[in-house]
Amino acid sequence: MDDKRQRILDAATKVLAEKGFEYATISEIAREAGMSTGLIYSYFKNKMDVQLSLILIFLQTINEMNSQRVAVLRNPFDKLYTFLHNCEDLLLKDDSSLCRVKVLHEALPHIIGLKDKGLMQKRAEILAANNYLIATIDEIMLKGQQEGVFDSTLKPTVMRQVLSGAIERIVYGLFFKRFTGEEIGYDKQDAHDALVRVIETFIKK
Amino acid sequence: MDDKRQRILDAATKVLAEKGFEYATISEIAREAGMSTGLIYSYFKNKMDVQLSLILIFLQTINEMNSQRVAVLRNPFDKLYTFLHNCEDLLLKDDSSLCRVKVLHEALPHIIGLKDKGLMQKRAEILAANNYLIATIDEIMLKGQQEGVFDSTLKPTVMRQVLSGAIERIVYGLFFKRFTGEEIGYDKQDAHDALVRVIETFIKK
Amino acid sequence: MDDKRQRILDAATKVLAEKGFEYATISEIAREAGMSTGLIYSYFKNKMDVQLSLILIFLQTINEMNSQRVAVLRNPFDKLYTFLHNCEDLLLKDDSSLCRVKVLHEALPHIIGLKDKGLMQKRAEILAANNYLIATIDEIMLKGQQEGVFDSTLKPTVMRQVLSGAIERIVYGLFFKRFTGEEIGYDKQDAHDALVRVIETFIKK
Amino acid sequence: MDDKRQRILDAATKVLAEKGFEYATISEIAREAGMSTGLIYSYFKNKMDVQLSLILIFLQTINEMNSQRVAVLRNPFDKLYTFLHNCEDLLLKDDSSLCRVKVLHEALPHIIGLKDKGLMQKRAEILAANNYLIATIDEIMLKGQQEGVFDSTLKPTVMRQVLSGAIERIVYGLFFKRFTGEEIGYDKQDAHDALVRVIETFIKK
DNA sequence: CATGAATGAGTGTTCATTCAT
DNA sequence: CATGAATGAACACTCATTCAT
Repeated sequence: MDDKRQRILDAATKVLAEKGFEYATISEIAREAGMSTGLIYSYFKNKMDVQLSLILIFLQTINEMNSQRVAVLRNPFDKLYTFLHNCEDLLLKDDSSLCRVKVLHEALPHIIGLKDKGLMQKRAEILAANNYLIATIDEIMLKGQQEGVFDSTLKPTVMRQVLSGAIERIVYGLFFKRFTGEEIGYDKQDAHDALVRVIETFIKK
Repeated sequence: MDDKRQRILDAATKVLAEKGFEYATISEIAREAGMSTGLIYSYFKNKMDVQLSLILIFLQTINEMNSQRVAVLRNPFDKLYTFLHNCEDLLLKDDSSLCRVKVLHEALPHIIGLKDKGLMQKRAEILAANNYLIATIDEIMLKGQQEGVFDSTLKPTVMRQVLSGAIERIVYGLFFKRFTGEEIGYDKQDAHDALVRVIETFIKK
Repeated sequence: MDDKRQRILDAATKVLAEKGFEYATISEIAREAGMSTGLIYSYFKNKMDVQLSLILIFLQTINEMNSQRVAVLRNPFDKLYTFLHNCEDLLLKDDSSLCRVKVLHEALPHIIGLKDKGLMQKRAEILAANNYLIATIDEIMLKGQQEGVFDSTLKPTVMRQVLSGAIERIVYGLFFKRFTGEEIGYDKQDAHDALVRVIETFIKK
Repeated sequence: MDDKRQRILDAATKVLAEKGFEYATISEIAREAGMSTGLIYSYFKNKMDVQLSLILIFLQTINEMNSQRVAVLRNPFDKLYTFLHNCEDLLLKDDSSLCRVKVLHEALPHIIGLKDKGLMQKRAEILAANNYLIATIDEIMLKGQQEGVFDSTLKPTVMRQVLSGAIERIVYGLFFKRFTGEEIGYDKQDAHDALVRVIETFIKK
């Protein structure tokens, strides 16, 4: 059943986010998913495969949303604003989404250096999806500059880093608040306002 | 010799940044430092202690620079600008500094949940140093708002997240470029320009 | 299966007696028990836990036998004689029993100074069982003195040391003979006769 | 200097008795002896050699005392009584003596199985000394029986085990009291009385 | 399909022993 | 002679992975 596969991914998302890849054990993921450790190996090649699958689905979802909602737009500012909207939709939707951001951030550097022969295909898909996501933003920025809507004094790549770094850090703060209960001094609305402000930075005055 | 301790920290910085805590082995750190595994245990309690020491020194260095150069200034904008300058000084100085940012980012979440009795003292110092760093930025932001220099429509905490997230992501890109050789589309100068622009966003118009 | 647990305990008894705690390795115990090292950790917390469990069962068995056979008797001499009989039953029954005496003797001093948090419960049970065993003999001696059956010129505690020291040394000799094949000059019957004689020493003339 | 050698042996006696061979480290012995770890290796081949030397001297001292005081006597009862007196002299003299009994007891079984080529000579000397000590008692017993002074219904070897087991256990109790401070219910005088009583057991009535 | 008992490779850590100073 | 910094072999323990049931 594909339901089992999803249960594993959901359980893994939670456990990996809370413990990190190193300290997350297969048996804990299995317990969280309500099944035996052995069954996980019917659906995934190994522990890393679980993590990769998780991330790939996540990136594919983002890219799909962007294809449907962003790619159809013409105005660069609308595109960027809709892109941000998509991110908020996905990242702040629920606890599981918050977790995915944390897992993604921890995992990406390791994925690049991945050696496991059997996972090279999935690795390639993830890097492709990640590059696609990056390219999506970079293109918005570049188009905006070419059309004179965005400021041309900054490079699109660096603008993308500023935006994605800000998003990630802000979302991580919300994750932290959610799972430790500690106060961080801002909520989702504050987060939204700040990210809109970041976008406005790029607009040509 | 304190030279040995430093050699271990340097080697660990490199190996931890490349492999991550899990996949970095003590014997590899020892090899990189040009000594036997046993000797590392003459200078540090255990593997985690090496990482903690590394991070603590890093945070203390930042805080010290800020104390000397930022705390003495009056103008909030000068303070923020100098803070950014300090970060660039420290983070972009050399390869080792780039690595430290990566190590710090990976480690911080785990440090909070650290249980090892013998490391609680160091854990406390790190969290204190991290809070001090956060407080430093937050205070600059708050003062700036109170003095009418910075825009008051955003919360200081969220402004800090935007700035630190942008810095980290941009620095990580440079780390990535340095160690994989892949092109990322921007250099240190571009990074500086972008961060200045982010700061300008906070200024009241 | 509880059979596995028992197999580990049996293997450990043999290996610990032959090599001593320090030189007995988990992998050798595992090999002797016909299983992998990892499986031992499914049944016991760690190496020390194996030793403690072994000893605890041993002491509990002795105490149980004494509760059933000794505690029900009235005559102090009968009690003491039955106590000796129980010891012989247990200690000379088989090779494994001979080994347990050796393990117990080596381990007891270290158990007192044990620090491991996870084993404090078992440590307490062992010390309690050991104290119970000691108290059993001391009480027999004291009652015997109070009833005028035993000589009152010796302290019960010191009588107990004489008896238990003699038993242990005699049993150790049999252990030695069994495992080295060297002649020691006496057999189980001689041992019995000598211990009966020791007991008779305590009788009031 | 031979003074250094003695200081090492004294320090080792204390540390080995307190911690046991496994948990006693060379560096702790060195610290206790007030010298560097390296120096110990100028006087002894290795850690085991320290222990063996300690024990050998101890056994030689006992044997020497017995040669001087016991061998010259004619009456078996006098011999046995003097033997006991020698033991008390040696074993209860000071803290260090109490420690030696504990070290000896822990070490003897391991010495038999010793493999270290470089220590075979010393191992042989210890076993010889130990056999000599055993033979001393056995001879007293045998002579006593032959002369009709001691009871002939018990074997000399088993009588020796009773006596030595009783001595050892009683001395260990005193060691325990001395180093843990816990009450054991008897003192040196009680110990003496009990051992005399054990000897009387062997007398023909 | 599902289980979880069993495996064993891999790593952190200790400490006896050596040797440059 | 004396030091103690440095070495590295050895072992407890964990946990991803397998497979008999």
